[in-house]
Amino acid sequence: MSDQFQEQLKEARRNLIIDAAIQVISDSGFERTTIKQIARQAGIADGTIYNYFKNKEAILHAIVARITEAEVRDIHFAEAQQMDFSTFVKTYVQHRAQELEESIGILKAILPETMTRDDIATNVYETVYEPAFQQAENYIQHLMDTGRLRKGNAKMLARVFASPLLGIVMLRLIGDTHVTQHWEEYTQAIIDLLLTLEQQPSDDTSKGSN
Amino acid sequence: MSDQFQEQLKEARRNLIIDAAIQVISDSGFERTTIKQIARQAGIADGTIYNYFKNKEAILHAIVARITEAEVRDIHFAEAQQMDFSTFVKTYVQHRAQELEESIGILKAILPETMTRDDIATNVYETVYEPAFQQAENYIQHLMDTGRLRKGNAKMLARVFASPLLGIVMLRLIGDTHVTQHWEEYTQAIIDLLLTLEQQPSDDTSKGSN
Amino acid sequence: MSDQFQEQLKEARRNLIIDAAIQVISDSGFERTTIKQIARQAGIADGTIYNYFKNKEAILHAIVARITEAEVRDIHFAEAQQMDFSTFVKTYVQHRAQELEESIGILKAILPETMTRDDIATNVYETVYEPAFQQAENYIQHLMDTGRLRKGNAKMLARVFASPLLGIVMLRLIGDTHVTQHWEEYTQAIIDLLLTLEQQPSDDTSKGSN
Amino acid sequence: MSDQFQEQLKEARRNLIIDAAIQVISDSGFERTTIKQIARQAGIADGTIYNYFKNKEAILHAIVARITEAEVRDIHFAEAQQMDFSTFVKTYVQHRAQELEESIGILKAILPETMTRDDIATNVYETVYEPAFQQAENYIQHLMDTGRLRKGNAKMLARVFASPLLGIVMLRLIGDTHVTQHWEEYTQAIIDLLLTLEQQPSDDTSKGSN
DNA sequence: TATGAATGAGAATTCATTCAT
DNA sequence: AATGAATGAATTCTCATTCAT
Repeated sequence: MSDQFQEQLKEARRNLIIDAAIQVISDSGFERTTIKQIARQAGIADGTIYNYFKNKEAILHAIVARITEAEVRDIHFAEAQQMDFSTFVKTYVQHRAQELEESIGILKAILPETMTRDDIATNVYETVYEPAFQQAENYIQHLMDTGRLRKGNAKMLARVFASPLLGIVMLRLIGDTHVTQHWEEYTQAIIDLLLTLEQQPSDDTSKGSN
Repeated sequence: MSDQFQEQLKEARRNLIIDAAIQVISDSGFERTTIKQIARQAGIADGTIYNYFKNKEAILHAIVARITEAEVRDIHFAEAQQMDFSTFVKTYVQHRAQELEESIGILKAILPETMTRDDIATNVYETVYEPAFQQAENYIQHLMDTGRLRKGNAKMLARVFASPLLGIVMLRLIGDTHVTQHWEEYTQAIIDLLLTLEQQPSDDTSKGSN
Repeated sequence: MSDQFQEQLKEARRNLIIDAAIQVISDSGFERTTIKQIARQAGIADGTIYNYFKNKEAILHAIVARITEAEVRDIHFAEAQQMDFSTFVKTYVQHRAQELEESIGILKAILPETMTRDDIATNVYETVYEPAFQQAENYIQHLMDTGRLRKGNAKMLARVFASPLLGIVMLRLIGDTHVTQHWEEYTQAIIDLLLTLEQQPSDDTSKGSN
Repeated sequence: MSDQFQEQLKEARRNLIIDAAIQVISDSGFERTTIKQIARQAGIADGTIYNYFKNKEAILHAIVARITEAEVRDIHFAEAQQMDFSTFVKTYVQHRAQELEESIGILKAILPETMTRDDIATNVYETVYEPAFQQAENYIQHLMDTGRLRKGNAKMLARVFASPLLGIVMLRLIGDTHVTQHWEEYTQAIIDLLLTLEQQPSDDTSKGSN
C-alpha cells in the first residue's frame, strides 16, 4: 500500500516536471530550455529532475508520450463511428480541434523537434499520425465502398481531410492571432470546407469537375 | 569593375554559406547545428564564416531573408491576377506548391524557429504571411464583391484557403513519405477541394464554371 | 543558521577566487590572464568560477572593490586627524605606505587597467582617489587657514603631497628592486621630504614644530 | 641611391605604423588593440604591417625603443650638467616634465605593459630608468661630495627625487584632470618641493629635522 | 610591396550531469 | 529523496598570422 502510494507520488511529481517542461519548452524550444529553467518552473532543484528522468532527452520523450496518451482516448472514440459522413466530419473535426486546442502547448514544444529530429519524428509519426491516418483511411474506404463518398485514393484523401486542420494549427503555432482568437469559427469553416467533398448523388454530371 | 567583381564574389560566398547552413540546419535544427558543421558543409574554415556573418544568429536571419526574396517575386505574380476564381485557384495553388517544394529545405530550417522564437516569428510573419494573406484577402473580397464567391469573412477565408496547403506542407516537414512522394497529386487534390468553395448559384447552369 | 553558514562559505569561496585572480593577474595582466589560469590557481574547475562571477569582467570589478574596501577603513582613520602637520604627515604616510605595500598585488592587477580602460579608471578614481584627495585637500586647507602651512592651492598641494608616494609605488610596480627592498627607508625619506614643506616662520623658534 | 631612398621610405612607413600603434594602444591597451585597428589607423592593410614588423610583439618593442631614443637625447643633456643644485633641479625637472608631456601617449601605451610583463619591464628598466637613475645618482653623489647636498644614500635620493614627477605622471595616466590641465604649475610645485632638499648651510641646527 | 580573405588556435562561457551532504 | 555546487565537454567567437593575387 505504502509502496503503491509511493508510486503514485512519484508519478505525480513526474507529471509536475513534465507540465513545467511543456510550459518552458513551448516558450523557448527544447534546445534553448535549460534543466535549470524546468526545475525552477517546477519549483524543485536541478538535480531532483534526474531522480525522475534519466536525462533531458527523456523529458522530451515523456512529453511526446503525453500526446500519444491523448490519442489513445481518441482512438476509442473514432472506432465507435458508424455515423454518416456529414455527422462524422462535424463530430470528428470538432473533437480534434478541441483536442488540439487543449494540447497546443505540447504541440509547440514537440512539433519543432519533430521537424528536425528523426527519432522524435519517427516516434510521433508512428504513435500519433500513422494510427490516426490508418483509421481515417479505413473509415474513408468504408464510405467509398458504401457509396457515401466519391471513389478515390483513400490514403491521400485521409491526409487531404486532415490538412486544413493541420494548416490552421500551424498558423496558430506560428502566432497568427486571428486564428488563435477565432479558433471555433475556423473549426466550423473547416467543417464546411470538408463537407463539400461529400458525394452529391442527385447530380450525375458533377464528376466532370474531378 | 574589379570592385564590382569582388562584390559579386563576396555575395556568391555568402550564398554558399547560406546554402550550406540551410542543408545542415534543416537536418538538425538551428540550435543543434554548430558553426563547425556549417563550415564543413561549406568547405571552409570556422572563422571564415565570421567574415560574412556577424554571428550565428545572422545566418538564421539570412535564411529568413531568402524566403522573403522568393515571396517578393510572388507578390508581383499575384498582383497580376484578374483571372476568374477557378483559374486563379489552379494557378495560384500550383505556383505556391511548387515554390514550397523548392524551398522545403528553408522551411525545415526556419519553421521550427518560427514556432519558438518571437523575433523570428515576427520577422517571418510580417514579411511573409502577412503580405500574402493581405493580398489573398483583397482578392477574395474582390471575388465576393463581384458575386463570384459566397459572401463571408474574407480574412478568415484567406486563411482557410491557405490551410490545406499549409497542412500538407506540415505533413511533409514532419516526414510523411506519402505526401512527399505524391506532392503533385496532393497539390491537385487541394485544388479540387478549394474549387468546391466556389459559389454554386441557384440556377442550373452553374456547372459550367466548375 | 545553516543559511548564514552557506552564505559565509560562498563569500569565502568568492574571496578565494579573487585572491587567485589577483595573483595571476598581477603577474600577467588582466587580458593575458585566462579563466583557466585563475581556476587552476584557485584549485577549482573553470566553470565553477561562473557560479561566483557573472564573467571575467566581474572578477576585475571585484578586485577593484577590494581596494575600495581597504580605502573605507582608511577614511575613518583620516577623519580622526586633528593632529599637527608633522605628526599627521608621519602617521598618514606611514599608514598609506603600509597599506600600499599590503595591496601591491592588487595595484599591479588594477593599475594597468586603470590606465587603459575608462570604466575602470572612472570607478577607481571616484571611489579611491577622489575621496582621498578631497579629504587631503580639506585637511591642507585647514592647515593653511590656521597658519600651519604656507598658503597655496590646496587641491594642487594635496596631489603634490601624494606624488612622491605614488612615484615610488610606480617604481615598485615597474620592478625597481631597490625601492622594493628598502620600502621602509623610502617611506621615511618621503616623510622627510614632505616635512620640508611645512611653514618655516621667519622667527627662530620655528624648529620646535619640526 | 634608390636603395637608400627605399630604406628611408621603409623607415618612414615603419614610423607611420608605430605612430598609429601608439595612438590606438594608448587608448585601449596593447592586448585589447588589434592589428586591424592599428592598420586602419595607419591607413594600410592588415597584412602590410607584417612587412614592417615580425609580429604584434615587435610593434610594442618598437614603441619601447621610441622612449629609449628620446632618452638618448636626454642623456647628453644631463651629462652636460655642472650647474649648481638649484639650477639643475629647475632645468632638469622642467626638461623631464616637458619630455614626459610629449611622450604621454607612449607612456600610456607602454607603462601598463611594463607593469605586467617581465620582458618589457626589463627592457624599459635597463634602457630607460637604470641609466637615468645611474646618472642622477652620480650627480647627486657629486653634490654631496662637494657639500652642496646633505650626505645620504645617493641611490635612494635619486629615486626620491624622481618620485614626485613620476607620481604626477601616474595621476595623469590615471586620468586626473587637474594634473592634466595644470601640468606646468605642477611641474613648478615639484621643483619647489625638491629645492627644499637643498642643504641649508647657514643653519647648523637644521639636522634635527632629518 | 600591398592587399585582405582565409585560417585555426585559443579564449570565454554555457549547461547537462554528477555527487557529497 | 532532495539539493545545488562543482565539473568539464562543447560551443561560439576573436584575431594574429599567412599567402594567393
